[in-house]
Amino acid sequence: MAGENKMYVEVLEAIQHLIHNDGLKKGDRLPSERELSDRLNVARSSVREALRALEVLELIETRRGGGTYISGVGGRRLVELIASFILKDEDAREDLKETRKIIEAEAVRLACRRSTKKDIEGIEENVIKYEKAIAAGEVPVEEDYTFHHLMVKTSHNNLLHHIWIPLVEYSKAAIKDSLDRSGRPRQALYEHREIVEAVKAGREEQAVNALTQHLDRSMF
Amino acid sequence: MAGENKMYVEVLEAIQHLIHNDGLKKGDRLPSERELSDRLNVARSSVREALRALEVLELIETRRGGGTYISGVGGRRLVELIASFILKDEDAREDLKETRKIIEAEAVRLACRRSTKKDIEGIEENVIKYEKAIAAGEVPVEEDYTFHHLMVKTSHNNLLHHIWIPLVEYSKAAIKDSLDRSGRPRQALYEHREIVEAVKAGREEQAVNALTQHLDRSMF
DNA sequence: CTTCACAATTGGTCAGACCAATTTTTCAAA
DNA sequence: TTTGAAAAATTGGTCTGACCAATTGTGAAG
Repeated sequence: MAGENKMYVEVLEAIQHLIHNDGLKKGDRLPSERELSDRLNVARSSVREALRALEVLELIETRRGGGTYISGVGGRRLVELIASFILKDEDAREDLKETRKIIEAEAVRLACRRSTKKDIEGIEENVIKYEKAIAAGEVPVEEDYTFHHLMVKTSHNNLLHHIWIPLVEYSKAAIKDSLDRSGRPRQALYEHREIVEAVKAGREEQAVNALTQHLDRSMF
Repeated sequence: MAGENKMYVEVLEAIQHLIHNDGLKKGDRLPSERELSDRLNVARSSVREALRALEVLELIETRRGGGTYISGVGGRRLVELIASFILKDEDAREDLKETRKIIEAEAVRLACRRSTKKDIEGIEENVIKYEKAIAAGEVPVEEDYTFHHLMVKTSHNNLLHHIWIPLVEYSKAAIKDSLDRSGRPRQALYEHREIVEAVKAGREEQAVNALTQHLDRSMF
C-alpha cells in the first residue's frame, strides 16, 4: 500500500502512526507480531526486523510469551553502539576522556542543585564502604565506580546518566590501573569526601572543580 | 557457543568484535548475511535482525545485490524515531534540552581553544548565508542548524559531536517554531555573531555564556 | 582489449514450522 | 460461589528453505 521502501521501514512508520493515532504511551502494549504482519500484509520476519530496530534503541521492550510494550526513552544503547564504532583510534580515546569529564562535571553541577537527602545518604554510605575497603587492604574498584555512578544519578537527568554509562564502561580498565598506584585510593577517598561536602552544601564551582581535578588525577 | 541472550544481540556483539579484531573501518565490507549466519551458527533471519538494528542507526549501509558496508556515523532516521516516541514524556524532554545545552556549551568552550582558520571561515560563511536568508524574507532554519553544527564540529571532539547530533535532530521542529516568531531570526543572527567573535578571540566564558543564553532564548 | 550475455553472489521478502514463556480459559474440588 | 490447578491459546524467539531483484563476476565472441 504505502511505498517502495524496504518493508521494515514501512512497518516502522506504521507503528509510529499506530502510536500517534491510538495515543499509545509508555507502558502500553503493541499488537502482537502476528497481528501486525497480518494487518500490514507483510511477513512476520519483516515485522520483527522493525521491532528489533526499535528494541535496540530501547524504545520498546519485549517479553517472551507476554507481548511488546512501549518503554521509556532509551539513549543508552544508542551512544554505546555509536561509541563502539568510533572508538578505534587513539584520538577517539582522548575524546572519550574529555567527554566523560564534561558530562560528569556538569552532572555534579546539577547534583549540587538537586540532591535529595536520600541521594546524599547513598553517597555517604558509599564513602564509608570505600573507607572499609581501604582499611581491609582491598583495591576499591567497585566502590569507586559506584561513587561516580551515584553522583551522576544525583543530577536527576536521566539522559545524561544514560550517556555517561557507556563512556565509563570503556575506561573501567583504566580506573583499576589508576587505583593500583600505591596511595592513590586514600587520595581518591579524600577527594571523594571533598566532592560530597561541596555537593551537600550546594557549592557548585567548588564541586565541579574538585571533580575535574579528581578525574584528571584518576584517569589515564 | 556464546550465551543465552537473544541471538540477534549475540550477532550484534560478534559483528562489533569482528570490526575491532579485523580492524574494519568506514567503507569496508562486512561478510554476507549467509556467511555470517554460517560462521556464527545462527539462522540468517537472526543475522538480519541484527543488521537491521545497525542499519537504522546508520552504522552500516546495505546495497541490494552488492553487500553490507560500514558507513560513517549518521543519525537522521534514528532521531526521527526517538522523537516520535519521546514527545509524550515531558521529563525526558526537559532532560534532552538540558543535556543539549551542556554538550553544546562545552563544545563551544573547546572551540575557543581549538578553532582553526578554516573553522572560522566556515562559520563566518554561514553567518553571511544567514543574513542573506533573512534579507530574502526566508526563515533560516537550515542555516541555523548549520551554525550550531559547525560550532560543535569546531570543538574537534568527534565523540561529543556524534552525541550532539541526535540530541538536536530531535528538536529541529522546535527550532523552526522558534525562528517563526517575528524578529527572532534577526536576534538569533546577532547572537550568532556575538558567539563567533568570542570564539574567534578565544574568550571562553563569554562564548559559553553567549551560547547558553542564546539556547535559552531559542529553545523555550 | 573490449563487449556483452550468462552464471553466481547477495540483500529483500515470504511462508511455515517448532520451541519456550506467559496469559487466558476451563472446570472440578472445596 | 469461590478457589486453584490443569489445559488451551497466545506470543515472542529461532530455524529452514524458498523465490525475487539487483549487483558483481566470468568467460566467450568480436
